[in-house]
Amino acid sequence: MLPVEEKRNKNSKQKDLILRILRSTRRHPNANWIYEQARRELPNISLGTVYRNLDCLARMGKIREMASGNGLKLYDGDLRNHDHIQCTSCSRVEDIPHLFHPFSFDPIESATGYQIISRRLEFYGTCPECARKSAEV
Amino acid sequence: MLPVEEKRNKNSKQKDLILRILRSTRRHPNANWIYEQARRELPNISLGTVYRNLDCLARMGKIREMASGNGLKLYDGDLRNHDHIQCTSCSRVEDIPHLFHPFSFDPIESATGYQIISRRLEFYGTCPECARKSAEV
DNA sequence: CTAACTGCAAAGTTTTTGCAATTGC
DNA sequence: GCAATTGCAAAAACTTTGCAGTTAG
Repeated sequence: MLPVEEKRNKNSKQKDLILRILRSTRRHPNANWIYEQARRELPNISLGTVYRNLDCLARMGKIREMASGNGLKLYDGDLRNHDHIQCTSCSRVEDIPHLFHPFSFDPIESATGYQIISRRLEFYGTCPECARKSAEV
Repeated sequence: MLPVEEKRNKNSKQKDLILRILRSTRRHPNANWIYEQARRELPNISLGTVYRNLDCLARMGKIREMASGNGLKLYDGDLRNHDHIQCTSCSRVEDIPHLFHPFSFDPIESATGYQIISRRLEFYGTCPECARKSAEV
């Protein structure tokens, strides 16, 4: 959590696989989903290894940890700046196109004293599917 | 999580206290911090009650649940639209002034089909304190 | 009165960690 | 060879829930 102690990272087929899984989906899955996918290719992989590699990949900057609304960690393999929309009903998270001008961090750095690395813009609302379902009732 | 089943809410000194605690801080605390504050006034309050009331207050729309980067739920007693900045080193979350023009949701609703209720803009970076600490080393 | 709420404790869920064996460099 | 990684299982961390008693309306 604090000053990232440096450690050389080794490759492993588990780590490769986890990164590959994350990069091949547009979902923003949690550790357990990744674990289930990974077991299809490496049936003996353990959940502990998935967590350790997700943590390692996030510290290496190869993936991004994000937070769902419900207290689980989610992971995102797409490092490009992009924005999210989350359904307040079914909790799904989707990428959205980058419709806004890029922000300049400067005014926020001046106002807060933080050195800003990145930003995230999230929208919340009802997805079409949930809207349809609740209209049926 | 889904169709909020309606239930009349009763007042209780525990619920009042929890709301009061959340509204009197600019922090975005987790359940345990709230529990500790609450015990100073109601020493017998239980953590389960804190969770139940946080859930209830969030469903009532009086507070907002948010997500920290590290898989904990955080709670925010300030319902006005405002943006956050989170330190990537010590994980603290702070409010930031509203420096940007309000977004129109329209283009996003058209692009996604979602009916958007709210948005959140978050910045990530190093807080002044952590920057100072890591400079010392 | 009675449905909602409480404290407590047990259970559930998600994440982390210790350990001995294995692997990458 | 040695440090990083692995699978396994136990532990820790966080949240929810069942229950019997209490309280608000």
